[in-house]
Amino acid sequence: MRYSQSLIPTLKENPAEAEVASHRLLLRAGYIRKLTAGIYTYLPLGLAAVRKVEHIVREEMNRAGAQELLMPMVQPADLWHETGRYEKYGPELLRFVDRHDRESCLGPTHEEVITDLVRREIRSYRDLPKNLYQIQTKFRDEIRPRFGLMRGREFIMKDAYSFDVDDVQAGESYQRMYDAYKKIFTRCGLDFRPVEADSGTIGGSFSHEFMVLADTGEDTLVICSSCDYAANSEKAEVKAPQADESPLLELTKVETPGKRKVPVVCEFMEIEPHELVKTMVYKADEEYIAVLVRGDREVQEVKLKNHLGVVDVEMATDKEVYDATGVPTGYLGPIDITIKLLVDQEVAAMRNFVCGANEKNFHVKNVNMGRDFEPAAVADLRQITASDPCPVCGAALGMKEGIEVGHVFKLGTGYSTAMNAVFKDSNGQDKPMVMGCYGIGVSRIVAAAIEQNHDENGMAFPMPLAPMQVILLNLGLKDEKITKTAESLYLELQEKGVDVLLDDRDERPGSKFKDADLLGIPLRVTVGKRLTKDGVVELRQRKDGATEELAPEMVAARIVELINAAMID
RNA sequence: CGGGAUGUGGCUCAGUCUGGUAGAGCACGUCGUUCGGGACGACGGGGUCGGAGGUUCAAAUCCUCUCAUCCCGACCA
Repeated sequence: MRYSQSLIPTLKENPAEAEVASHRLLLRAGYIRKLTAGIYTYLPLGLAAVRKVEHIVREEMNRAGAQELLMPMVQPADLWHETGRYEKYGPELLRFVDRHDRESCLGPTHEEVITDLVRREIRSYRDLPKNLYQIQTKFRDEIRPRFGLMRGREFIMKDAYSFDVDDVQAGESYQRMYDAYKKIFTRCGLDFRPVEADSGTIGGSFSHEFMVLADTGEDTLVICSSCDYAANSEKAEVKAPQADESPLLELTKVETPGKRKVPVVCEFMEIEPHELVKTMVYKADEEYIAVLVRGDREVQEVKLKNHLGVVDVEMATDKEVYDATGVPTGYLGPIDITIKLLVDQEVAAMRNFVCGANEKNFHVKNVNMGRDFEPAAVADLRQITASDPCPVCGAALGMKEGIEVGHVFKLGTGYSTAMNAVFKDSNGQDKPMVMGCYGIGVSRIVAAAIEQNHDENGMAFPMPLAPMQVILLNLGLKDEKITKTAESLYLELQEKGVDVLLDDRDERPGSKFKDADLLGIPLRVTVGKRLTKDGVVELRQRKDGATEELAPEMVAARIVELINAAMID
């Protein structure tokens, strides 16, 4: 590719709209341009980087026995009604009607379409298993798109779906995808972790996320310092504590005028937040639920949602709390509460704690579960903290930020049952197919790779994802020898299958160096004065600045050597 | 959706508080010098000040509405 003929509109200054590194640099380096919120055009280099990711994903998916196909982006609402997701999916699903008044939507994911296809085409256990995937543009009308390619509304995703005869076979499919994903992210040159995850709206019973470690990540991971336990913090189980065996003390009501917040109540009553229990009210679909957690803990809404098996939970407003319980916020407690009560397992192990009295301006102390109130259920409902022990081995946990680039789910038979995707088993019986689904955020990987690989001068792509492997600078356009050498090197590298960008622009050397750094191309070859003076060209690595001077005829072989060493198989 | 902020040549911003008829740097065009880490000089082109309405002799500036974008929280590849 010739720079002079390409469209690589680099920016000298940081665009005002971008905060995080990948977003800022993708714009500055002329990889992407925004069309509207969360929707981007991929310019030649941006697209080239996406293609590199796609290439690796394709190879490993094919190697794992999956077949590529391509499904439509526009989908009929009818299909979504079959699984009930037309109602459940919420406003993220962009819906519209066509000229015939047919309800349609833009595909945010393709379980319905693939299941429809498979139920029509697959009859027998002899046709299974199948694993089908596509790489395609998805549309999700995100509430808040942000950070450029990290969370767009329109994005490129690889989604795969497996169909098996039973749980055992489905487990094998899942494991094959899990292994393929590890391979894919390793080959991309990313520092990542597979973690246990919540299965979210897609549904299903078991799942792992693949997280690229980066400070700008939107997820928090807990990682055990000793064993190999790692989980998304919203999913991470909290180990149940030892039950307190202290003798039960007498229940006592205390007047606490105007004391509503945990720290205020604690100060007033001269106790620590861990001796207090707070009562949080949530709106779970249409029902109000009270949840008890220790004063210094947070309710983990995902856990609550899963425990209740509801679509949505959100914290009730002060007014809703009052309307539902007749008690103003700040004085709520479990005793004689009028709505459904759930108790975090940690609270269940406490004795003689303080909580609201369900009466304005009063709290009670020495409250004990079993004696003073009975909950509907006890469960693990709180957010894990860094000071919690590993739920598996008990060792200390560490917390890290991560970007989710892949997600694998065991779906079970939910979709196949809802959509009647059945096959005949060896006894001639109809059975629902056992499904799995597996996503990779292709465009997000590009952003994640930049988050992990950049410095103050620009990006520094890992070789496998770099849109171009070499940038070749001609610093003497008017010098015959320099230009001839640069041009013949350009041809030679192309013949050897190297992706090379020839900077043949009529620009000053300084601009070319600055742009080369910004673009993040791993290898840079400079043909300039050193050639006329000493007969050498310079080869420099973007990441560490390692520089070598070589005779022009040695360069191509050296580059091939460096590329081969940097590619991961 | 709640909270915060911003919209002024292609880009980054000043000007807004205190109304007086739009400015800098970069980019762009021409010419000259320069040419291995974002050169310099001269000349030049380019802006309905996000949009609509209002107040005023006069609005980028004040008021109302509206649109868009970005950042912080609940969703997800």
